[in-house]
Amino acid sequence: MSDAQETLYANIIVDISHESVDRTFQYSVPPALFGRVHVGSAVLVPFGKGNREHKGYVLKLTDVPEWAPEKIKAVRSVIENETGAETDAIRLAAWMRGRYGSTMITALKTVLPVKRKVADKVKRTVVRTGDGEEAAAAAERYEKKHQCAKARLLRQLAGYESLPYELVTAKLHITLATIRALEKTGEVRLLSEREYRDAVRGRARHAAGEEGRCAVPENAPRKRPYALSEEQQYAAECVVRAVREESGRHFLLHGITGSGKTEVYLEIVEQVVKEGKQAVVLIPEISLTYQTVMRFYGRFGQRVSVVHSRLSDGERYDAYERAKNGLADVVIGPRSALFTPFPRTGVIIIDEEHEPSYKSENMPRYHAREAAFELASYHRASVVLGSATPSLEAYRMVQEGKLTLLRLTKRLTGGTLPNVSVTDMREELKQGNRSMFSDRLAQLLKDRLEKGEQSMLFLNRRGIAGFVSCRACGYVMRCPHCDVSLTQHRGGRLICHYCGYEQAQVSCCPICSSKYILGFKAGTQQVEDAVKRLLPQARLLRMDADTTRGKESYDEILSSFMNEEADILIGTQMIVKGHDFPKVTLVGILAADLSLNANDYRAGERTFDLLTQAAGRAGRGAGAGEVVIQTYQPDHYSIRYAAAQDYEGFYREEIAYREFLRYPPAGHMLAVQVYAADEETAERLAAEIKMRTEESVKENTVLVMGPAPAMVRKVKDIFREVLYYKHEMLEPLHVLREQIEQYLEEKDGREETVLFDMDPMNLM
DNA sequence: AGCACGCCGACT
DNA sequence: GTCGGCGTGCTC
Repeated sequence: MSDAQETLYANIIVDISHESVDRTFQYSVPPALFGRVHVGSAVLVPFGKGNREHKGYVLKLTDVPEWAPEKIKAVRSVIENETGAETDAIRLAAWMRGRYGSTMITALKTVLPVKRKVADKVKRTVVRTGDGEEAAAAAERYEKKHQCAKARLLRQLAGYESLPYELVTAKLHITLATIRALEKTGEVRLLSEREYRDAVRGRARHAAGEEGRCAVPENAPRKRPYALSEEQQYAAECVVRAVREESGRHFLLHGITGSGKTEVYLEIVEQVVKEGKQAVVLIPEISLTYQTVMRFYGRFGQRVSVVHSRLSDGERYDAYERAKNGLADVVIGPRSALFTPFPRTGVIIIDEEHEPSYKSENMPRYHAREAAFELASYHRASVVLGSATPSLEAYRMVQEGKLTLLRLTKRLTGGTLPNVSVTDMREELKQGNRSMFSDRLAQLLKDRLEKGEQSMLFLNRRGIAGFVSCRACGYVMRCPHCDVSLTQHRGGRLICHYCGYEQAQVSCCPICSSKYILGFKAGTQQVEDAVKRLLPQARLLRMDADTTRGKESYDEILSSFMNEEADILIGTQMIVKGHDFPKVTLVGILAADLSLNANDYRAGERTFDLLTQAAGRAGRGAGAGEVVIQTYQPDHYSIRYAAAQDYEGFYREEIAYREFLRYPPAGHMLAVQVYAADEETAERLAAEIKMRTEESVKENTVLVMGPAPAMVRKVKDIFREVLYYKHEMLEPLHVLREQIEQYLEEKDGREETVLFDMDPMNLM
């Protein structure tokens, strides 16, 4: 225990919804409350001149007074067992702070959206009681008495029946007190009415192209379009039962592409809502298309709230308020939709849970999946993860018994799974085929064109950052310590951006001695040119970051392909996700192994996902599909298992690799990223951090890697240095992070920035 | 958001 | 002189 004199202070945010008090105030914690006040606790504090009692939340505990100690007031009491939306948010923020490392205030800001000024929750208007003449007369009376504020307001109201509150306070400089005074004399009234913007209806109208006509009926139909299959029905029932019993059981819905996962979600949500609870549905940003939204909107009408990143602050706030006040029971949106303040969340559904976009790029770098489990525990809610290619994290939880596995094994349309073949491009080279297409793929493309069927060519361009590979045998230069590929730099040095290992560029392949060992380059433009040479009469569409400037051109290209205005669609990752093209019977995957060489421990997993999703595009309609995977590494397990459409086989190999090298989810990894304006400063601080943590690292047998420069060493003139800590458990890493945080606070040089990333999705 | 303080014209 | 309304700034 500490000395008697030592005082404990709490930095508290006072729960008043106004910008100017959107910061922390410091209070002292009376000894009687020691041990009961924690970060995240709700407390009662005296605030302002009259020491009025306000609710506040503890953001930080410290023994350093940041204010004249005699002016610091004491915390009155702790509010225990609080419930409600705010408390959930504070709890979640406190959890995030601890888990991912950030300040409490940034965590709070992610969890509690826009408490901004004019983005009002209520639309308030000042209304005159009498007619215009009466108002003018009253204005004159006040002018004589030199009560200019009242006169000013009434003068305006002579011309208008009502004025928006914001206009009155901001432009006319009238305070609330003045309006209240005029309310007493009965000359004006202050009306407040709730006015909710509706993102979907707004968009629907926009899409319809004419105002007034709305694509969404007032009372949307609530009928299921068709009966669920046995598998679907069973999956939905399991979840609904868990939600009803508040068992807190969680699920993984593993369904092959086209097996109708969305129908299962809709069914679950409908049942959960029927029982008076609410549902959160998370989807990756890219699949938040108009169609997805309309499916939910068609089923739940006004009761569904849609959020997306293009929402204005006002719309976002309205969605938040609608949920809080029980006007909506379903929310659908990207990871931030998780923070919708439902009173009784029953289920949280995460579609395509393996998508890396569920990990936040900003501080705190939380993962929506992990945050969902945390949030669900506050409500005894269930989490449902859905994917055709589950993340290693999810599948491992199944193995550990933390998730119940539900399978969807049949395609809804009755279409059979495509026939997948792998062609070895090394062989093609040996046979003298130096073109981009294997003989088989060229043959099939020609065949489809003749039959009038559509094809897709998918160029895997993930992770093409300067790795070095042998064109003859497929060997890729790797770091001997980290098992990630080396990156070629100017001057021919090969560098590992993970541990800093360096070696000279080789002139011939260390395995087969071929001279053809060099950096790899490819683009969709080259593919398009090659197809033109091969099939001059084919109508082509190309889709990549270059050809799709706006959102419209993206939709344009897709719908034009859908309408069979082209025979072959060429594109990168973006053509793989979600869209159904029933007429496509051939999918060609070029350079399937490219993404294997990304400098990343998740490269194998991403490659498997991409290939599986791409293969899933073939044969969605009645016709049987054909998939050709072209690769230099046909023996790599990611490619073998993707071709065999064997997720479990892939999982077994991949988890063994992660176990061996202690990568997540087999263990935990903390990335410490140091940013500074010059390289030397960044390097020095990174080295200092490593030194400061040495003792604790030894004590807990934590593995340290680095520091090394980030893969992209400099961004916008800011140099990046990175350090990794690995351990089986979270705790030692938390301890380390706290040590680093403390050191940074003491040092308080503000030239550098240090960010933390717990279990990063990729290496920096 | 609420409250006090300082300012300024009006009125016993 | 003081009273009362008004605008501004602060709240640990």
